[in-house]
Amino acid sequence: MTADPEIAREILDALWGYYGDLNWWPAQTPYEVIIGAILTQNTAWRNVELALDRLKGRMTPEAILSLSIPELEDAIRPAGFYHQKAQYLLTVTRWFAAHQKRSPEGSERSLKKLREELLSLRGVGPETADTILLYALEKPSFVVDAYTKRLTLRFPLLPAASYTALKEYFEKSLPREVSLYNQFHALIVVHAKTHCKVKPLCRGCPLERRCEKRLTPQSPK
DNA sequence: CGCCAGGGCCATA
DNA sequence: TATGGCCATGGC
Repeated sequence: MTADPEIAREILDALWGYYGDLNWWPAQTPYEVIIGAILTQNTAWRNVELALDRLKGRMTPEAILSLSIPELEDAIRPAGFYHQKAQYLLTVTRWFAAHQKRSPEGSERSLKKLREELLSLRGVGPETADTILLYALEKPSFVVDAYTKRLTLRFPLLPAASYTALKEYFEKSLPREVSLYNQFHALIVVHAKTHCKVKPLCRGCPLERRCEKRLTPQSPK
């Protein structure tokens, strides 16, 4: 299926014009991005914030690796799934520490190679990998999440909501730029939280022109 | 109260 | 390859 690339640009332009610049991920350092990316798996960001607060002052690989399992689990408890996530965090943290040591200035491993490495880690699936690549490592890897799927499901002209189909569609339709991917994903998150909710609030929606306003059931993961 | 959130893993067919 | 059960807390 070859969806019209123009639709992606229209959506981006409309959201950009409406919400303005949102170049962002709620974190101070690349490692904090990684922690957030794990903790937010199928979890409301509100709960992630509670966990991040409890980790304040300890958000470095060394500090996290020095904690006992019970200590780590207790700290991240508000984010849910804390047994798994504690293990996932340790796994990714070890990878990140090794990655930093290996490439002090980013001695260019290819994006593809990096993504494969991340996906091989237990606890890192497509969305977490792309989030880490884009927001922590600043590589041009488009992030697809539940918000992206929900929004695009309301546009019948776009690819069916499989992760790779959507990722490839957006990457083929837009210039391969970190700041643009960053911006677009941020806009989608904000838009999905304000207008394009499970029960959509279409009044004043900047995407009215193209949207079919289909009442989509909560996207099947 | 019940529902569900910025996923991923694993077992099964 | 594609479904379905499972993991857990806190806001609404």
